[in-house]
Amino acid sequence: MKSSRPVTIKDIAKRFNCSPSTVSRALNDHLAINEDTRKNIQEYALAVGYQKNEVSLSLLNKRTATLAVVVPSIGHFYETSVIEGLHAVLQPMGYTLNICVTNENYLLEKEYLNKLLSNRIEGIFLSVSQETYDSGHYEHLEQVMQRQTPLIFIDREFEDFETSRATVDDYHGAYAAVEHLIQVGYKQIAHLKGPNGLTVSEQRFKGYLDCLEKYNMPVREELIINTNFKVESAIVPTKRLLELDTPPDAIFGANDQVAIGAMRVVKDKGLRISQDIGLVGFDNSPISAYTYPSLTTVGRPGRGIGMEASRLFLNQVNASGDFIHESIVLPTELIIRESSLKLG
Amino acid sequence: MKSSRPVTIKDIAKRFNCSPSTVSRALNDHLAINEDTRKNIQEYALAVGYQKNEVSLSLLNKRTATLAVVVPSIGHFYETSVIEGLHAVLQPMGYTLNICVTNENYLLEKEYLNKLLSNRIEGIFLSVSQETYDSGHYEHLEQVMQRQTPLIFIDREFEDFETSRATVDDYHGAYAAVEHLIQVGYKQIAHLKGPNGLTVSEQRFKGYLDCLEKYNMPVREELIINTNFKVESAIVPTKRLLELDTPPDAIFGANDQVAIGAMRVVKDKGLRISQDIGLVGFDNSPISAYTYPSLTTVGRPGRGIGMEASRLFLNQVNASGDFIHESIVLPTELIIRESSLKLG
DNA sequence: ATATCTTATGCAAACGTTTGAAAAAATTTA
DNA sequence: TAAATTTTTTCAAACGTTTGCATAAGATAT
Repeated sequence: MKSSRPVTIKDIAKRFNCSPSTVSRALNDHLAINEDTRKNIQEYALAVGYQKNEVSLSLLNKRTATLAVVVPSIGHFYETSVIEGLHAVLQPMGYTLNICVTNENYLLEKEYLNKLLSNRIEGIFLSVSQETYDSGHYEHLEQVMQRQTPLIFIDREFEDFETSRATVDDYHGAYAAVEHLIQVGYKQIAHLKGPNGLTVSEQRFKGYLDCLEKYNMPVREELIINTNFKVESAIVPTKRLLELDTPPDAIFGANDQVAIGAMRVVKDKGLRISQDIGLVGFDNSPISAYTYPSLTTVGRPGRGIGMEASRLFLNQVNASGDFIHESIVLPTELIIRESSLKLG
Repeated sequence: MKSSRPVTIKDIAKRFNCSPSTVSRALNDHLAINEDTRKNIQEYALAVGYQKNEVSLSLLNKRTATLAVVVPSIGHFYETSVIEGLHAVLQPMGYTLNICVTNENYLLEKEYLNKLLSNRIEGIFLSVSQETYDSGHYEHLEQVMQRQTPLIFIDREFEDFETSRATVDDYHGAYAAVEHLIQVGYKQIAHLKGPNGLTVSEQRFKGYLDCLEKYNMPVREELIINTNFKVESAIVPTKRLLELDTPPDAIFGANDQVAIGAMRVVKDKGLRISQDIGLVGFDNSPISAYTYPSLTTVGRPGRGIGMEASRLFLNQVNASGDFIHESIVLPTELIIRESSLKLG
């Protein structure tokens, strides 16, 4: 397909026997341009479908007005909410959001950051991929810092990396969830943990541990099993839990997905959710309100994180020299539903 | 924050008292450059963190190597799969994918397309937003065509718009779902329809209608209710269905979300899924396999659509003049699970 | 020493747009 | 009619990079 070159300002200039500057000014309603000239040029431009070449402008102005959101996946409610929050603040300000999905892959994350810098993106919102955690590498992040491009962590962070971040108080969310289970009367609380190493997994795990300790309840190693946050990954672990000599009477899932997976296994086993086994998830995903029974869960404000992250970015951009990185931690909210009401 | 200008080829040239051309060639391993010069320049470039300015290259080469995926939302399994499919094919070819979320908003869609064209994007994969359907506007699409930028419909299309598309055979998917319910023995099949006007909604609806007709079953208007594809939107409609004098004995949901919403209402009513009410969804979302009972559903190959769409794009780009638009329709797959087994 | 051939580097133009300053054209004033 | 003023247009440089062509320097052969 012979892709006909888009019409440029030069083309229009030639058509009107005038200089490109005149056309440029005419199109931008510059006051030094003759009214007739302006009108003619604007009409012609419209007719031939002229469209400003933003690439050349980016080069000229050294501004791309583009930001990047780099996340491991986009399939889930939380990530989607965060992006929505970013969008809500930044789109009206003229920024374009470039969404990149790393698929939990370190090399892809690295490659993306590189490309983004090459494309002179003006800021990066990053949720670190699983593999990046595992590998422990962060030169690609250093590079972003070195280039003075604002880097803001959302959700998944490198704890000891010096930059701004907007995260959720996973620790207290988990603590509240477990405390709730304890207060309702559950005694043997299992935890379907998220992938090792991820800050979110570990924080929730810590909340679980600390709460048990606080209430003088023993921590039983065999009640703690890893998942990868996906439904399927909860199936075998839950089965194993239920086959223990002293099985748990409650399960705290690292997110709603695994909680829902666990729910299924519990029911298959002929046990009743809440009466026999209490269940709590994490995320307050839309579906959690409509499972049967509905799922007690910990809500986290994805949209709020997105908006706070935007604010952090804007702060950094507008700062005058004396900028210091900021950490925002938003609270979670325990949402009590049917799955944890022992006397339902 | 005083964002220190990124180092350019000119800076390096100054440092070495040579011309920018030499630096450029050195960095690109041009054979006409002295080995020592090359090495020195490359080392220095690495040390100071030089990074090619892709913006200037885009301008020079009139190639951005960037494509856009414009979708109404990214929260759901299907859209995510499509993007993954696109990514799988196009990323290795050096293309960058720019994901834009229109939020079902016509103006945003229009604004995005405009901006994308201005940014000299090289192709657009579009799933039309709800509002765009409602408004019936498509000048923004004409504009894309006029600019000879490949436009490929994925999922949600304008049926009479002349361009390539990769879609799923929703019609036969729905037909198969309803046929299955009939064959199992359900007699009064309700349909929780998707939003009016959307091709996917209407095609699934048509499959439902045609199948009923084929099997000489009456179409009862009151058994057909609209939803917006979200879980919540199924609640009231399902309640209404169950309160009818002659309630349905099966429900075909326009997607898994509404089917799961319906499942909840049915259980609340004290009815048993499958024995009392058969249930089928659409999408084969990950959770559908783990509801209780598991959900019979129609799988659609999101990843496949993404890959086919990529192929269509590449065809168009590589075509030599005589290119004609292509329509790909991929088949769906009925996945029978517990929710529709009357004798479970 | 001169011509010939390599080898290495520089020049200049190009991509599309904007913008300060200069120049030209049109208008007003004296 | 010339000078002064205002209005309108053009020039040239800039953004960062690449590349064909010209040129310079060095080496080899005559």
